[in-house]
Amino acid sequence: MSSTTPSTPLPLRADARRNRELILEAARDAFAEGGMDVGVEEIARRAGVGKATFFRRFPTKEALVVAVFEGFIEEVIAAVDVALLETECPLAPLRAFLRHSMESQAKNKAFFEAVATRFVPPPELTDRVMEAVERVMAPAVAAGVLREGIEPGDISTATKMLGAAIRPMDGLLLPEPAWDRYLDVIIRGLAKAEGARDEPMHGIAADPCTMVREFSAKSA
Amino acid sequence: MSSTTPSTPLPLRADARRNRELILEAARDAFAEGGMDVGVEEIARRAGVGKATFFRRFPTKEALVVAVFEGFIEEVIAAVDVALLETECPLAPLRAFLRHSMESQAKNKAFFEAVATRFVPPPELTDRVMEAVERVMAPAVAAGVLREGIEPGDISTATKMLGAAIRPMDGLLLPEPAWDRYLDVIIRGLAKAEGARDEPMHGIAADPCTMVREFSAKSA
DNA sequence: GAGCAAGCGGACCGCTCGGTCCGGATGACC
DNA sequence: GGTCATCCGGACCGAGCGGTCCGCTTGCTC
Repeated sequence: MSSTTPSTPLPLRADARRNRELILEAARDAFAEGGMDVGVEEIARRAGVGKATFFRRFPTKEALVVAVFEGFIEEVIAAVDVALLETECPLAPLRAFLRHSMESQAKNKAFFEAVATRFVPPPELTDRVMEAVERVMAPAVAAGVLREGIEPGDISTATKMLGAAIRPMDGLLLPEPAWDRYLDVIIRGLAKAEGARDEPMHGIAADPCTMVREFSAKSA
Repeated sequence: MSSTTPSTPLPLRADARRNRELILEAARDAFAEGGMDVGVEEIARRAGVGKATFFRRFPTKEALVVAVFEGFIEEVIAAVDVALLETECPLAPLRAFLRHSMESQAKNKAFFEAVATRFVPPPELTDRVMEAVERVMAPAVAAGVLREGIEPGDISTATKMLGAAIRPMDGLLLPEPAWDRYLDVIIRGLAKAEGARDEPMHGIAADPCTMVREFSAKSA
């Protein structure tokens, strides 16, 4: 009932806005190196800012994590657009997309963690990612080179599997030349066998994405 | 220089020995449900024992974790022996082994965590597991149905990938009917294509197992 | 069954980490 | 350039966890 508009958060002062950016940037770096368990104090220190300033800009650490992860979503979508430029075979975009996912997960520990386990994204973001994944697998679907029954959720699962392959243990990262071995395994597993008749991936409707949606609905 | 033998740890009293067993059992249950981040207090409570008793039986929480994980190693090796009873096709033992690994990772969150990330096992245990994996893939190798260049370390990586597939998010578990979709993808990716010539998995020597060995050597 | 080492539980300690408070500084607007 | 709301940093708080201490109990040995 207050007459001051509660819907307008009133703009930040210049220094505050700058600090917010510094914190975000520092957090991206820190998360990329150490995963999202890096402490708030460490992030504030990197940003050259006090801990209290951190909490003035982000109400909670979780809010920062969400902000960083939203950036990951954009990154994934951008990767689709790049991957779709690959045209020499119908599987090329999908392959390029999965390859890019491996690179992101290798470079960025937090990205890997986001793909692998934690972070229940809000449903509208999940939708955007799934729509992007559909686009990137569309050429392969249209050409009929994928096994029947493969859905966007399976591609999402494939990124998780590839992440697991290149980060076999906590501090370890598989060297890049070996990545394509596993990418090959996945692509071949998803593709129709070359010469012959092929069993479909009989589609039991339990892809992680719909599960995640039900999960977040339940927690809400 | 003491004349009392330091090498004989002198046997535990009956109640102490019983409590040690109770704690181990409680820990196995608690870890299976909640992963290895379950607190010491919770484990002691489940065992019907005080926290101090816990630390008298196990010098540190880590020691308990190691004890539980050594049990996992035995479980894996036993799974190989069972899997080798499958004989209807040369890939059957390998497939049964991977399938069993999925079941263990589904039933036991700590097992999944052990496979996925944490826990650097002592080298002699790693050796035993790798030897077991070699046995379980031997029929497929002998029959020439695996792509060239596939090594035991790749099978270990496959278990990680399958674990990632069935545990897509922190609290979620893919329902069992959907597991075989992903097992199929992996098996098909590892196997030679049916009709035709087949590119080898050109063996870039960077399997996780040797990496782990170097890793533990470095930390020691 | 007496004596005593070994064992027991629960209170306690110290550290880490997310989050808050308060006295001093500073950028925006007149 | 004066004024004041906004912002700042570092000290502080509380919860949770691994690990320890101390006064009481209990199972072996003779």
